[in-house]
Amino acid sequence: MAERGAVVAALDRGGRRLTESRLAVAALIATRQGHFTAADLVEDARASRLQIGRATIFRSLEMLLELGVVERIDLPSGEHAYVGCQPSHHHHVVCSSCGRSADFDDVRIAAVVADAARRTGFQIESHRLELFGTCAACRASAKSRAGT
Amino acid sequence: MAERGAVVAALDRGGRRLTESRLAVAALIATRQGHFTAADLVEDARASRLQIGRATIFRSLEMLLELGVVERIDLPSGEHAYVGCQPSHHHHVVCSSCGRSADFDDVRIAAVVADAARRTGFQIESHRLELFGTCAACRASAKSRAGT
DNA sequence: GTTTTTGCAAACCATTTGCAGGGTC
DNA sequence: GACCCTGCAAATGGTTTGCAAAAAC
Repeated sequence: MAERGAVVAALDRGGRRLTESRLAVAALIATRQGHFTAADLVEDARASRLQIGRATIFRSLEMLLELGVVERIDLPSGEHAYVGCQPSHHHHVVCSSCGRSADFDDVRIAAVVADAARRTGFQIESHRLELFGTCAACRASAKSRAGT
Repeated sequence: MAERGAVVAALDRGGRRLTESRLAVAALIATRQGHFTAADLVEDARASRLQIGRATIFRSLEMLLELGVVERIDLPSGEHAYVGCQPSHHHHVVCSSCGRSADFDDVRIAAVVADAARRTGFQIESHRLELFGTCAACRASAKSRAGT
């Protein structure tokens, strides 16, 4: 997740006001390891005894989304989750076990997209590729739990 | 979208009962051109004066999903939509204008996924690739509207 | 001081569930 | 006839909105 400085800069760039709530939300996100839902943040805020309303969380989240410091992913279950990430085009691989996610990109994707466009006659404007699986850490802990 | 026969066969294969409601939902889906939401079907049913409850629509949709005759896609807006499709692994390209979708697949995707797995250390179990753009028909009508 | 943002609560929308009656095998 | 499926309505969970007070510029 982008650190405080990046968020401040992004807010400024976007002409948005730098408020305590927004920084607090960004901070909450920064402490998160894997993906999280809006509800997670609401609970985090409550746990930290921060006086931040649900609405503000949703609004901040939407703003951070526009600024590109978080991205929304749609879990196979249909749930909406968010992950902190770099504000450049890329894709996510998310761990179904712990929710952690990693970014990646691959030049071949452009060719695949171009080819699909040619074959279907669509003019493609955007795409989304999400991989789901298990991260190395979760595999290791699963193995150690199974062994012995 | 799979036609009546396919749905009947799929129901039978799954050991599910062939009911009027399910066929009605399948029929509603068959008349749909692009992607649709559960709410769309509910409204369609109401418009057709079909005596089908919301719950049944949701339940049928879930069942058709399991049977593989429809698939859920997550629009960039975060909405959940469905599209009728073939019950084999593939990806969708969906038109942002009319919602119509086409299926495609590309052998290179497997390599991309394998590579991402290697680079991130994840063991990938599933993936989802969605392309968004404008279909040929919508581009043509947009052009003709603009021209003259 | 003006404009944006916030917190709250209520409104909204999508989806699920409990249950008694009805349909399918 | 047994069991599955349906409709209804109510419950649920997630997200948005209206508004007056508070904060940022």
